[in-house]
Amino acid sequence: MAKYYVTTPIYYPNDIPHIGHAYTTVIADVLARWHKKLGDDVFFLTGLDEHGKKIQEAAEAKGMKPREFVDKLVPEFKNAWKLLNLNYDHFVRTTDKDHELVVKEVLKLCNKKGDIYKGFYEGLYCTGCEAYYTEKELEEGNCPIHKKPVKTLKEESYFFRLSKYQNKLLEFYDKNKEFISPGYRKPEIINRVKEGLNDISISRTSFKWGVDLPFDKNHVTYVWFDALTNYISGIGYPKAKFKKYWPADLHLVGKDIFFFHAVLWPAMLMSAGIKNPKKVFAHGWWTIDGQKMSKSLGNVVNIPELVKYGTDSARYFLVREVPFGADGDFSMKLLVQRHNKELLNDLGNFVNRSMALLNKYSNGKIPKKGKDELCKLFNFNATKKFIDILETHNALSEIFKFVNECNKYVNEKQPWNEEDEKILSNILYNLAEALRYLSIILEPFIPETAGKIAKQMNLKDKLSFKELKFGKLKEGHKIGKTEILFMKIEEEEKMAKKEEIANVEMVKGKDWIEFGDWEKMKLRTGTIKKVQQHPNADNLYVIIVDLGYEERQLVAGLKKFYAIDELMNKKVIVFTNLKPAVIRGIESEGMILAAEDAKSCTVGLLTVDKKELKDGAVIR
RNA sequence: GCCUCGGUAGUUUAACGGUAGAACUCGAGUCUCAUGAGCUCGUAAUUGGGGGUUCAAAUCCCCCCUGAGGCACCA
Repeated sequence: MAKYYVTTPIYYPNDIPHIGHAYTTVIADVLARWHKKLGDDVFFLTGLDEHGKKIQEAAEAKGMKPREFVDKLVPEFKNAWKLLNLNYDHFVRTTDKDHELVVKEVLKLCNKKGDIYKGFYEGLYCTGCEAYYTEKELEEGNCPIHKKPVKTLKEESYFFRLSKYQNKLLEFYDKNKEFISPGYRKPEIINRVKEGLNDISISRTSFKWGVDLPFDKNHVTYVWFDALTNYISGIGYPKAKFKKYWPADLHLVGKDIFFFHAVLWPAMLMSAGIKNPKKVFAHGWWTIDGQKMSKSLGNVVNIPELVKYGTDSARYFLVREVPFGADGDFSMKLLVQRHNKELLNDLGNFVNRSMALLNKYSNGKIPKKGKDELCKLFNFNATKKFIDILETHNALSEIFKFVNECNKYVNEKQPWNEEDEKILSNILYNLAEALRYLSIILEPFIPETAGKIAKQMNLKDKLSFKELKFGKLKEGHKIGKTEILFMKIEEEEKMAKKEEIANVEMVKGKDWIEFGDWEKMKLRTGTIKKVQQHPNADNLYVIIVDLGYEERQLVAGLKKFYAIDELMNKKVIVFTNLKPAVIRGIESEGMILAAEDAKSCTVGLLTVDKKELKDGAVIR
């Protein structure tokens, strides 16, 4: 029996679990379930990275001990993973005693090899924060929090001789072509290694919440030696379980931590004399409605939000929407679209109509075994291949091609018009088998739905891929009760309709306003004199408009629709007595009028047709 | 500045140097077993721009425009 060991990164619990965490973990779950169905001996590891200064401080701020503090955070993640129906085999915590022992062991091994030495960590330090900053993080050379100058500080620290492994790593990549994936990320990593590697600081004395260095109690292990080690401690290094599952078949990681997994981790293992994992795969990021996900924008999609329309809809969306590896954009609208079209219309409806046909024309019993006309259209090998090369989105697409074939089959065979008993029962048998197939092949992706189909068919829930053979259903087998799999989500249509109704009502005159209301608005013409990119917003311009009697500074969201050149010297209409507002840090005194068609995403500026009209002319 | 990877219908995407193919959206038709579902057909891309190599370029080379990521002690 083959084994399959897959991991996710361990997440930092200072944050609530969100779509980014969910994505990696769902994919890992899909792969784990898939390999279980193949008959592999699977181990799926996820967990939390619970050490570090930030945790220590957050705990202190709440008057708690760090351990107490992280204990409270663990359920946040475990509950989230429950909501997503994730079947991990072990949840590793870096504060686990056995993990800490393994970290020490690895450190000892590397030290014995002569790969660890004491040196000085030098950085830009803010005494107020008691923390180091990189130059990028500084604001005009000052600490971003205290706004005071930072100073260069030297701290004693232990280092790992990463530099020593440059050539060994390059050799390793060369011999293991599959290690860095997707392949297009290879040059990036290899070039970086070729440029030369610096030794990496692995300890700190500035905080205590971590694993003590076994050879110097004044230091605690800093981040990576602690975190990366989870992949072996989580399977009980160096005991039997470790021997069984190591090396890992796949480490799934976000592209942000790829370097540490593709470079530092193999070097650490080489130093410690442990085998390297087979593959590290970097996936992309999710943007939310086209924007970067960030706390400050408040657009972080948490797990309850994600599973709002059902666990399987969320899982389906995450796996299906984006070519695995690339960045993807999340929006509820897209999720709803996939839910309604693919899950409900295509899959849900097929299951429902097949059940109805079986009940109506065969009395809810499996008819006599027939000839395979439908299940042979499912290309298992193609699906398997996609999973093997981690194109999970294509694997799902392959399965849904089969769902389409199923619907086509019903349409073409028209069992409701079929008068020949033999042909009819053959059609029904084929439909029943298709349902059985679906309940098996969908399970890794949408386990809840697969289970529901199995239940309706009165079948065992967890059938392996070995059962993907036509003719396994026995004649006379009674099917179960029909159950609706997915409910229609109306949201987008409703919203569109509401808007339409609002527009119509306006035309009909239900919302007349008084002339006086109109007069309150002071609109004037003006000429755009200067356009600049807003320093803190991607889609905004800061615009200076000449109104004849004065110049105004305005912030306008025109970046997507107009280039700076296009705007220059344009005569526009300005809403001059709109209450000034600060938009992302820049004051905006008024508004430039534009017409918007939200549907086609087109925006056009209102302008006047006579060039000789002076700036500041009143609109009435 | 240097290094990677992208730019293909309205959208998301596919194509060893050999007819640019799908899905969604949109439009038309059609069935009635089914959840206003299904099925069929159709509209739509001079492949970011410009050069070059070739019998043949989305694909190879050069330049430009444009987006994303990296350039290590930053998690």
